[in-house]
Amino acid sequence: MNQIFALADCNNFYVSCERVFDPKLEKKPVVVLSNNDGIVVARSNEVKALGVKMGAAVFEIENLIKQHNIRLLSSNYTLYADMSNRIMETLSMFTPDMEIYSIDEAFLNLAGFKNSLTEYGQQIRQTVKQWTGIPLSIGMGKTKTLAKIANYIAKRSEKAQGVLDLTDSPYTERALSQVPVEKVWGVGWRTSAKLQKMGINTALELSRADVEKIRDKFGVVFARVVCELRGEVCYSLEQNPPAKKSVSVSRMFGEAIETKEQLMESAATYTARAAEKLREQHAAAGLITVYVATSQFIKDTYFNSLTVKLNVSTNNTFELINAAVWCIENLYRENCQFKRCGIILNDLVPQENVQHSLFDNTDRQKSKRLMEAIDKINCKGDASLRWAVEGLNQSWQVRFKRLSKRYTTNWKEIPEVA
DNA sequence: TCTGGGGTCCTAGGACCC
DNA sequence: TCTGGGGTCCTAGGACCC
Repeated sequence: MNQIFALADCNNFYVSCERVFDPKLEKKPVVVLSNNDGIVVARSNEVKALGVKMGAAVFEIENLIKQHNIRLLSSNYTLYADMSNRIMETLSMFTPDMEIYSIDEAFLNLAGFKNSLTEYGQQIRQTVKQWTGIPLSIGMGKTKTLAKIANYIAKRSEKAQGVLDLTDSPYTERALSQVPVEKVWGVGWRTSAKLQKMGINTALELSRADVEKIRDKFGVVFARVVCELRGEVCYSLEQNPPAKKSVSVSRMFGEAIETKEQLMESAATYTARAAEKLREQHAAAGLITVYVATSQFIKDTYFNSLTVKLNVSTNNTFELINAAVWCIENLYRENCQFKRCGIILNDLVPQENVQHSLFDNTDRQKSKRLMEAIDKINCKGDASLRWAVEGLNQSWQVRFKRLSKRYTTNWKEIPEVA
């Protein structure tokens, strides 16, 4: 049976979330910044029109910021995650077949609503706008890749009014010819440079390329992109997302640090957070990797990592921190300006499938209850129970100078009506 | 001076075995 | 010690996504 894929994608998601709670930002140039307020991770249309690129460093656009009074905001992930949940809940009322693809995107299967796809799309769009305040665009196509293309045009075309149905083939070719090849889902900057050298500049030209040649040159994954552009389904809807294969936590520090103690504190803090994530997913890890690095922009760069294989897969914070501490002991270097530290947990297995070792003398039931108790206390608000090695003042913490409030998830920060 | 964070999949090459 | 092919497993690195 033919599927009809619709991609619902929020417009300028982070900026739109901020605007819902601060309407003064409406129609003004607004950007949301990364951790440490370093680079641009979301832009309003006004800012895109000024030519500011995704990922631009703040210091590079100082002039534009002053000239056009661009509003800068630190990223407020708590707010965005909560808004995302509300949007996904709303979308799920329109079809039983839905895949949440990212924080601001979902694929919907709309087969069976064939008579009035565009109308139905408008209805979805208006409902989400009304219930959550977030504008979104919807593109429909025979494959996910074509739905992405449709969405790309829906966002930019006045005529489309935010919804474009490309399931009808005569329009598909015209649409493909309007989309630059680097905007196709699965084409990154490296591939697009190679394609352009081969004279392939638009999605339409890519769809007409020789699949065999493409497979030889770029691999199997990319060959699928070409097939999908032609309407051949290679990626189906994944309603039950597969279990995660890795969990990671990493941050750049607000200021570079030099002492082993500070590096320990950060590694322990990130490990504690990673262990929490594991427990949220009811998983346990068999491998932990710790890496440390200086800034990439200094003369004497240093990057190193260590991986520890755990005797018994675990999601116990204490055991994981022990391993992380050992790694830092062996990674630390004196007189080194550390700017980043990260933890990656691999070889994840479901918590209940953990293979016990003969030589394991830990009371696993007891440690499980302890972790549950800690999570229960910590989920009530700011992390209140911490391991001593995480440190108390955490001078290396990330900077957030322009943070908006947690309007929807913290009673103290709920908006007030004057 | 100042440049994010969290994921996935594939491939090439080395180690090791028969 | 070298000769040789075939297979598996693991890892590092590349490319992509949001």
